[in-house]
Amino acid sequence: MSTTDPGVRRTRTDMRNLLIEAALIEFGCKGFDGASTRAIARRADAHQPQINYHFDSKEALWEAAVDHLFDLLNAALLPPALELHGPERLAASPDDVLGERFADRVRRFVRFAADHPELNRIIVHEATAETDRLRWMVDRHVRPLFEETQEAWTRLQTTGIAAPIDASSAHYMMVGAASLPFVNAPEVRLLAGIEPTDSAWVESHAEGLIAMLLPGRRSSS
Amino acid sequence: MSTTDPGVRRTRTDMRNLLIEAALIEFGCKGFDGASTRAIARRADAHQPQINYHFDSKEALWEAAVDHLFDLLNAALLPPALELHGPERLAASPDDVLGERFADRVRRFVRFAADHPELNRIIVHEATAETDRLRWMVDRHVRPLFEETQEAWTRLQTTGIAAPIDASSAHYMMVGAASLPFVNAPEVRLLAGIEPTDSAWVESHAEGLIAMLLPGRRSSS
DNA sequence: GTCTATAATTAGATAGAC
DNA sequence: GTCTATCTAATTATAGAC
Repeated sequence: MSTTDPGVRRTRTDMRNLLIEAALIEFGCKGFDGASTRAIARRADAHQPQINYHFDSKEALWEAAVDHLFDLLNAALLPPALELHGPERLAASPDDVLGERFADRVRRFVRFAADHPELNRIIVHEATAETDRLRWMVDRHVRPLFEETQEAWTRLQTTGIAAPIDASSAHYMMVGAASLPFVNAPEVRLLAGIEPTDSAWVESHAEGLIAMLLPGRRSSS
Repeated sequence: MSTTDPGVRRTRTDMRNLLIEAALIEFGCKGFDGASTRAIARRADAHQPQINYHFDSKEALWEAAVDHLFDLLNAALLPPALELHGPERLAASPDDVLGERFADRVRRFVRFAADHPELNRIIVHEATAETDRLRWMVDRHVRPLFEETQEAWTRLQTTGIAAPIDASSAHYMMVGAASLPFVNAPEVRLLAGIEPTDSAWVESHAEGLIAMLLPGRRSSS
């Protein structure tokens, strides 16, 4: 039985999950060094020593939180078994299918960045220096995603669908453009007076990014 | 007389500048809370109490460092008095001039992001929560630049030069795409095995971004 | 202006009662 | 599993000799 009601004892798994979710927010906002275990515990309605009971160390908590976040990302990027149905499927060329699959992946990534700004916040915090934590995260989680994107981009360029941009540049343009309005959401609210996490804004941002990345795409609505 | 030779007394201005430069690096890598005044002082070959001698507080040092960084940015974005010379100038339509001026601004911004990754690192660190420091930085430094970009983008859209993307989206796509490879340079080196700050890579990244943002542009080389 | 010494606070981690 | 109390180390800032 899972619950977070006051007075009701939380199970081991509940407590671990609450601490991980709290850790993602604190690590995302303040970075590893800036986040304090006391603040993480407080956010999960727990006491600071419970972190060292449920995890070996602050670093072990960080690893568990990052693992969980990339699990969520990978689940969110998984495409449905079949994207095209009926007549559209018959009319679609293999190139179009490739383009639509990439567009769908961008759309899913933008939505995830809006729902989980901690992902790109944590990456930016860690990627400013070549540390053990960065190497761990890159080898374990980022590299497989990076290589998938690189391969898809190279194929899309041969079809003329993708913009004429080096694959290494394109990956960072895609990730940076997709995520910054959500990473910097409090700045967006102050600067532009809009709410970037509104679903209409998220979808419009995604379609704009797709249009920029894939100028040779045939619209598929 | 300015010097950083050992044994030679540094002037007040020298010491302030050295502390500001050290602060930019530390604040950029670790964020305000994660950066320690001891580490900043050590990086400037100074002792920790010198920070409180030359600045009122850690926060005052942060403000001085951010002021200095945006001064550098604004200087780097200033276009030359005349961009076009000779026959090209006569042949250019007003729309083309507008497009080339924007392209030049993007190029300068990409170069600055490569030379000063601290700028976008500090913004990302501060923009994750609506704090007094964020409000101060947005009102004092970011808003004027944002409004300039918004205005230029809107005009470029009426000419058909700019991609069909909302101005608020476009600003964050531009900044995010331009800066992420430099903000995350250590990740780029691990992932792609390239050096993003090499000037050839910087220029190629800039031209790729300009091509994406301004698909209706007439090349001017 | 710079340095040593230190005050006051907060950090991550541990011990032991319950 | 959770809580209080506490240890050691690191934090920002200040005092005062030089």
